[in-house]
Amino acid sequence: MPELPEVQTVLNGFTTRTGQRKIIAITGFYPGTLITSSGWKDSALPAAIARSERRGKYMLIHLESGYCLIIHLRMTGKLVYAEQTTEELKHERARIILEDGAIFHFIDPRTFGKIVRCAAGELPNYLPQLGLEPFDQSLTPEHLAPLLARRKMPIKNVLLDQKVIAGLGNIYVCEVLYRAGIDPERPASEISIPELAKIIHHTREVLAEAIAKGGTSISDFRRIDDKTGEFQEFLRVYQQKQCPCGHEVQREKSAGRSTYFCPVCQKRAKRKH
DNA sequence: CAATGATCCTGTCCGC
DNA sequence: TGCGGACAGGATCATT
Repeated sequence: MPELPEVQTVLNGFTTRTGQRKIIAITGFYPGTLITSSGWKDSALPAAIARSERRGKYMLIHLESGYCLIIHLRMTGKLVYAEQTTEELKHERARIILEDGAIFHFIDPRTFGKIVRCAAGELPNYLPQLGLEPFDQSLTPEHLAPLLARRKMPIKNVLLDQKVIAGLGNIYVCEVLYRAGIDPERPASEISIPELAKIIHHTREVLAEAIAKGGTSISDFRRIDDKTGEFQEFLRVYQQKQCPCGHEVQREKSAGRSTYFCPVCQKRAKRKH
């Protein structure tokens, strides 16, 4: 399940591997995976990468020709690099081909991932509204407070909303709330300013650690060299039996997703029902 | 505007 | 051994 650290890891691998080589073609194998905007022209390729960036869980590849690729791995997407062109791989939904025949396979069993190719000016049409980046210095408790003021949903669910903070997914939200010592079921509007400060602090801390470890390989996340990340060894509650303090980790469902938390460290209040 | 539920998909795992 | 069903879940869309 690629979240911000996994996307950053893949993007780093993609740009490093590509280097100065031009992209000469992009091929789609599965209807719906490769999306071509009306502004995309054949003259967009070949082109080298001018700049690449990550926005939330989206990879943005700016081409020197003035066009742009948006890559979203969703849940099971992978980019796998190969020196030579080969026949279509299992679950290969698209591929990006470089000028000397090297390719990136876009492997995505569940087919939710997308590659959009568009003119640079069309980017806003294909990128959804996203909240601030976790490492953006403008992200402060005072910034978040009004966004949560009328949200009665559990803080955990609101943090998964990409319009609030961009890039968090189920794994890291669980880890952040554990480190912050906050019960994931607490209504978002009731989280205090000091608690928001803790959330922001631990969000940056967890994400930075995970990026340094090459991401988390739960199920099928792989780096571009098809190696696993290592942050799964450092998870404190997600899919864990016990938290680092030795308390039993509980699992519950919230809005269809598994939440892992420690009822002791995250001070679960007794509630009816 | 907020919240909810359905939807998109297939590999994996569990119980019988 | 095989089968049905639950589960995994990011983002979007329709509905209340």
